[in-house]
Amino acid sequence: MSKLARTYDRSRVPLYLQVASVMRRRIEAGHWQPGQKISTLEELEREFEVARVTVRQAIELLREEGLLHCQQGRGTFIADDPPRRRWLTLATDWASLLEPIKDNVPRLMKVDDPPPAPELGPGEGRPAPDYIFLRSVQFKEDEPYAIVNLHLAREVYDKAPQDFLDHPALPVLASLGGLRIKHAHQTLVIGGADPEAADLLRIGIGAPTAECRCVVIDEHDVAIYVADITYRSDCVKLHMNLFGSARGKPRTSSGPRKAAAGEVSTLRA
Amino acid sequence: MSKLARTYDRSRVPLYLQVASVMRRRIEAGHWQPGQKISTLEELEREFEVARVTVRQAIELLREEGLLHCQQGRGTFIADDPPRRRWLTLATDWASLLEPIKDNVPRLMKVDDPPPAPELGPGEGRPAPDYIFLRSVQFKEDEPYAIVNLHLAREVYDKAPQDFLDHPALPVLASLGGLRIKHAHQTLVIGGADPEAADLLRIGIGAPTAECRCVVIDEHDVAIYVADITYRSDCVKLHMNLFGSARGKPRTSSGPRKAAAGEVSTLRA
DNA sequence: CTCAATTTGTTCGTATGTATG
DNA sequence: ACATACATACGAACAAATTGA
Repeated sequence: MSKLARTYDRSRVPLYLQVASVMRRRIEAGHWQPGQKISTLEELEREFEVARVTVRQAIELLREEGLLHCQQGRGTFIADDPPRRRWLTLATDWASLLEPIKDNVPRLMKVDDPPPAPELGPGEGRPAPDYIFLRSVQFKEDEPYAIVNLHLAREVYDKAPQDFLDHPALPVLASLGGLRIKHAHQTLVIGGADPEAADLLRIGIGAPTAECRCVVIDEHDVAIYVADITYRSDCVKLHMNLFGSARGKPRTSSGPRKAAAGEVSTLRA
Repeated sequence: MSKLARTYDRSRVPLYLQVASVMRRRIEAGHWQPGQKISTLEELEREFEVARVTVRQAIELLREEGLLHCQQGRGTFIADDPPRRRWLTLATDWASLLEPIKDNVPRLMKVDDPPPAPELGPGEGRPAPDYIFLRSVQFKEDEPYAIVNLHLAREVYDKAPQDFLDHPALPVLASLGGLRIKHAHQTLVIGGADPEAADLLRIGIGAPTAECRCVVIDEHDVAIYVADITYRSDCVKLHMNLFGSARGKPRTSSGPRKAAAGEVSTLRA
């Protein structure tokens, strides 16, 4: 058994999907350039060590995604304008976290069974006396890219209730007077979509996601903002400045600077 | 067709794998506690809307992973000590980036076709006159968790060649005298393992990975350190301090504070 | 101890999907 | 396009272990 075959074997995902994901990656990484003719079926069979039909299944999948087109007698070509990844740049500092989302309009969702209070881990402060729970889906060009589950301290929400329903909470929070923020942090892990997240984000169950937890703590050590955010993995990019002045900053073309208008449906807190 | 069935359908991954990934997530998120009896097969069939055999296939998979054990007549139980994720905390600032890796011993790999120079994007500085290329795999308790592809400016490498072979490059770089670092940054995106990465990290082809690019730029605007690092997605956690003093820091139990000793094999630069 | 209820384990037949040559 | 083999998924029935009445 070849080494490649053993590597295929480590995943129980169908072979043609594995081949497709390698090819998809090559296109997205730019190893295969737009308009370029890719290897012939025969070369691909040899490279991936699979049957011709299996390569064709993979190609068919990518063709449906608009990444390839085939022409009998000529070959298989990368699309001239393969659908681009819209990288949503996640920030690692307070200022650049607020900037790209401040004009965004979340679509609030009805919540049937709102959890009464957030579960706070060590370093996440003390619980506030009362929270309201907001759930929203973030859209960019009618494509969902994140689900936000937010516990917001009631006393904070009451300062500007309508603003918190119409705008992303973090910029509203930052603009509130008479509120001292002592600390804010965010953690990120890579997870997989559960059925509900998969449904809302229009991805497959188990498809990779970026799971963020963002906590804001006030001067009294109370967690006033506790958000669990699930992003589609294919539209997030994280930029960290490690040392020195900010440069190599995210390009202005990416990130949802202008948000699509969203419908606001019923809300229960 | 039910909503759930449509969500299943969005992924062409076998159904039992999708069910398994949802169950695995519940265990890892703590929704199902160690030792606890989970729902009966019949309840699971109804919940996931799949046949009994399909639930059993998913359960069998998780049993092999050591997350579950079953007992005829009694039920199915979460393992008392389910294998834990060892979160490797990635840093978002210079100091905490160096701390956890400084004692690590990378296993250097032979490189057959070293790329002559890194491809530098905008904001990544000017290329150095010459680079050496190092590839290594990082291990923790004999489990690989990352692949490092590093372009290091030759003039920097020459200051302490042996140190760069025996230790992670970044701490060595930081300890060098007569070198002024002007800027350093890192970006992270979520990707999928190509066959080579899958082989080295012992994961499936297409399995999610964290792809980091770390660039260090000196006082002359020259990129002296350009690393592409691929982490297994299941062992990284990112902690970002957004505002205020550092707190809620990663627990000391996680992260590879003490590195496993690694063999150093042949190296070609 | 036996009985019944519960729950996992096994097997059949059938249909469809995946993969090869 | 065809023949072949194996994996996936379904529903249903039956077997075997455990529990408590």
